[in-house]
Amino acid sequence: METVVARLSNGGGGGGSRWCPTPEQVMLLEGMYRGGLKTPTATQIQQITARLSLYGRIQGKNVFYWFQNHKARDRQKIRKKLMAMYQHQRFLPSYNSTCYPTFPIQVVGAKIEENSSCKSMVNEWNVDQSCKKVMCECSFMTVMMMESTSPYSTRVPPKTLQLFPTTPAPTSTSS
Amino acid sequence: METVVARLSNGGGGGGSRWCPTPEQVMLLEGMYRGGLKTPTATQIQQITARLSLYGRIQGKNVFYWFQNHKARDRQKIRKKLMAMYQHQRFLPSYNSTCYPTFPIQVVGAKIEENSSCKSMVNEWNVDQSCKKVMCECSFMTVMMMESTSPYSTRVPPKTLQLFPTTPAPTSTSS
DNA sequence: GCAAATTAATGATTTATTCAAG
DNA sequence: CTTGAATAAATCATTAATTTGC
Repeated sequence: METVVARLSNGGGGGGSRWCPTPEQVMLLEGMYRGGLKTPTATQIQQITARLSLYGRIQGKNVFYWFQNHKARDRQKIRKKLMAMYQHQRFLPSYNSTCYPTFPIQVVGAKIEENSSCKSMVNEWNVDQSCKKVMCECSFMTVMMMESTSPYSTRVPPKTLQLFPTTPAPTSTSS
Repeated sequence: METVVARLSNGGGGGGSRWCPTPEQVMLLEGMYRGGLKTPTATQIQQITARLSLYGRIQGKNVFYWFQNHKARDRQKIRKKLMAMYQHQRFLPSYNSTCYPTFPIQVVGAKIEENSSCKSMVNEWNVDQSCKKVMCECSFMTVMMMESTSPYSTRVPPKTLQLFPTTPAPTSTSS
């Protein structure tokens, strides 16, 4: 496949929009992380950058960000598992609360139950048959939530662009 | 080439597993894309869906995915072409396990002062699309100051560069 | 011509990275 | 430093093209 080839897009110097680590870079970074290095100092970042630049274009900020996020997401995974256990405990007979603690939506990977709060949002998209298992996934959920609520967005430019610049009007248009 | 029957598989409500756009829908979507609409908002997706539903069964998520994929594959084509021109050097050396430590080394002492004059150093980064204004954070400065030279492998000294020397980091000399 | 087999396109998901606010 | 939101990259999965042998 083109997997390996695509990863070399940044290394080719074409001016890719963001750093795309090569497998070797990822291996080395993960090795260091597992070795105990969680928050490298500036000196360490410089040395790591110099070493990894042999395998592709890389900058110090990439190394810095990588460790920041890797550490953050490591904690996130633990949190998710704890949350999943807590969700599971809700259905135990000894725990009879019906209110959700702090999590407004379903966990990643959780199936949509018939009584789930996701159901209403899923219906906004007229999802009937293709709702297989993970409709409440993060990326998709963002769109669904924007759909059902007021679509204020911090990133989307507020320019009023025309939806249909060209209207071919195929055949049967009674509008 | 008679595929009319096949295209009607989802429009007729047969319950196809995935959306199969009609030629009219594709025409309209491509027209919008060429017109400059690359990342529609939720509201736009809703309107587009309503408009395109005249030509066949369609859902908001289909429109959302279409733009995501179309944009991504546009970039992919460009990347491949640029890469084809540039892919000539630098094969990846084999992985060597001596590159990273096997026990945690947390070098302390590479602290940095909250000096000012951030703006001049911001330019030392290849600030293109990211790192807009929060660059003047203390932690960032440590990385920024070390990124002054070219990050590409042409400058990297080929000598044996140990990532984590046993000697303490000499960055504390600034005090 | 035609279907099984294979390949190419592309819709749909998942994962990784960036951005920004707290 | 933490976290949520948004996006892009990578991947999976299914459909359409096409090849191939009959």
